[in-house]
Amino acid sequence: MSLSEQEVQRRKSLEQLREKGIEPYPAALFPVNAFSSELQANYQEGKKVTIAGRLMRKKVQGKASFGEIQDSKGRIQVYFNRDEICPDEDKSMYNDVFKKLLDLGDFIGINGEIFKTQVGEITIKVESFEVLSKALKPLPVVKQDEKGNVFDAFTDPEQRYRMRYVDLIVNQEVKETFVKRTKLMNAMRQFFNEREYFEVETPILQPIPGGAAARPFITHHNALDIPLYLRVANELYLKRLIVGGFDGVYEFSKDFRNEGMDRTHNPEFTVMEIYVAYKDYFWMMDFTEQMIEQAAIAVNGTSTVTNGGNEISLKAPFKRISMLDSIKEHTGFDVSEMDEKGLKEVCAQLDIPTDDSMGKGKLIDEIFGEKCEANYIQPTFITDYPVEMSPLCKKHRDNPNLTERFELMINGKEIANAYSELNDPIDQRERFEEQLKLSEKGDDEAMFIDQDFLRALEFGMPPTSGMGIGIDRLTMLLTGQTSIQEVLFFPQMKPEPKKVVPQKTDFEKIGVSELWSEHVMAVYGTVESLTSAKPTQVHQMLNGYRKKNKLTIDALQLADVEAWF
RNA sequence: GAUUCAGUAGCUCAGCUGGUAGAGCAUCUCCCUUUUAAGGAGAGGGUCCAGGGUUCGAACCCCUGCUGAAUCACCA
Repeated sequence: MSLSEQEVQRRKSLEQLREKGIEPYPAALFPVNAFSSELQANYQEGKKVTIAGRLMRKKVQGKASFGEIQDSKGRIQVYFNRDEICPDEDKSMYNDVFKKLLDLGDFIGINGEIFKTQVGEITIKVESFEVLSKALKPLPVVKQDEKGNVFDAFTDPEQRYRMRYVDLIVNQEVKETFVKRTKLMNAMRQFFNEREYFEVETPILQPIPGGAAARPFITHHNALDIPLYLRVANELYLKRLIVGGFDGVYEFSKDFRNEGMDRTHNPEFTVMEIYVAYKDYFWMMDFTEQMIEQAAIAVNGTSTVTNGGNEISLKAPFKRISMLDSIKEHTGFDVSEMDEKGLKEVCAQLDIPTDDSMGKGKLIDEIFGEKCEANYIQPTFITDYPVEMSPLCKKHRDNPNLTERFELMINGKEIANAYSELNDPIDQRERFEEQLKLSEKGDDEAMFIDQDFLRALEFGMPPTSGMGIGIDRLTMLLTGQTSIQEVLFFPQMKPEPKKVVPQKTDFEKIGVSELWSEHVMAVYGTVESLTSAKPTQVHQMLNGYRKKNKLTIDALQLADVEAWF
């Protein structure tokens, strides 16, 4: 492992702290009693405070210095005065520990007193400080001027996602996004709990990956010697609970799909699903729009959001239109009475590619996806999907070719999906069998049959409406982000390639002594670059290095060096 | 999976027709007791993503690979 200049420097500082009897990683608690932004908001001159955080700015001006402490709430300036910190003869706490051995990023604890500087900035006058944890790697230094212009921002997405901890330290607005994500989930929980719906947990490892049409991740359980799948949805388990007698159940569910990754897809993602007995999808639309409006206000203080240049109003009620009407509106075609052949002709006219595995439902869905979906910027419920697309959804009360389903489109994207749930066990069995035929036809996303779920339905499930909502996408909407990676702490990435770093021992293998190997590596890097040079040159080079760095090992003889070649 | 773009110091980035690397911040040394994106003076710091090729000579041109981003395909 080779360290950068700054890392070497910090390790030296670490050692020097220990030599001074200062433990850089102390065990004892530090009695914090104040936070940066709260002190700013509530100025009390002369107040004694104890705070802790990272040192993020250090500006030494001789016998007095300014710094900035970043804690969980924000930042506050701190003032170090040599004679305040070191009232006695011994000035080393200021001259050495603060000025030389503390680096940006180190955690320190401070006892001090609040005052305002001549410029009027609220500042803590340090009376004493202690090292709480030493940082061995330098953070990117991001600066900001009065107008909020940011300089040298840490922006490389790869580094930001791989080292989210650094991103969070250095880019304040990143933290804000995640705070909003949690506020959103809390607001939803509150909305459900007020109505006495019950938060539950259901299996993530499932023997049959049901409830959605998607490619699952597969794993194996050794003790049972069976395959298990990471859930693609939790729908069938929540409905079993409705069978079991709960009136309303919900779960924030991490689901997993073994499919492509892009700006809006991560292999693991979060969905909230809720099922409420004795309701239908009309009720669910009212429920959903109220929930979204309230959540938006809880997160942003307003029901208006701006995303991708669009201003969107999340104030209930939302517009409603049936899928077939939407197609008619955006393409001019009335596909309501068409068969598979007619639909394929429409697709051909609209320039939508089709293939043999597509049934009626899929064709209609393609037309909608291609020609209609993107038009719905303001929240809109698209209702009454074709029965083939919705094997878990109750048939429409007025038209058996359709289902009582809605999707909520916002900003041209699907945000939520809901049904009057299918509770007729015989119909459900037939729908599963239809899916099986589709999968035999080549649709590799058709659903598996879950016999136990059918058995549950045969015991009777009350009329129920269920709704699922993508938490990642809703967070994106409410925070103005356009990439899912910005709303996931740790988005999936390819593993970092292991760097093949040359080792000291590589040099020792060709005969370099243990005393010399690290220095030879420092000069030449790799064995190859060493052996491609001339022995006489190498001999001079290394002895020159010895002299320059005042190494206390014996100089090399030319014969020693020649032996390496 | 396809295409395009990118990878240079701890961070953000320059680097001309190919002549073996530069700035700002950060770091180190010295000076400075209320500063504020950056006080003054000096110094150090790089396998230019990796591996091949072309060339007298490659950060730069060509090929392959790795990683990321964007667009597309896929994603009920």
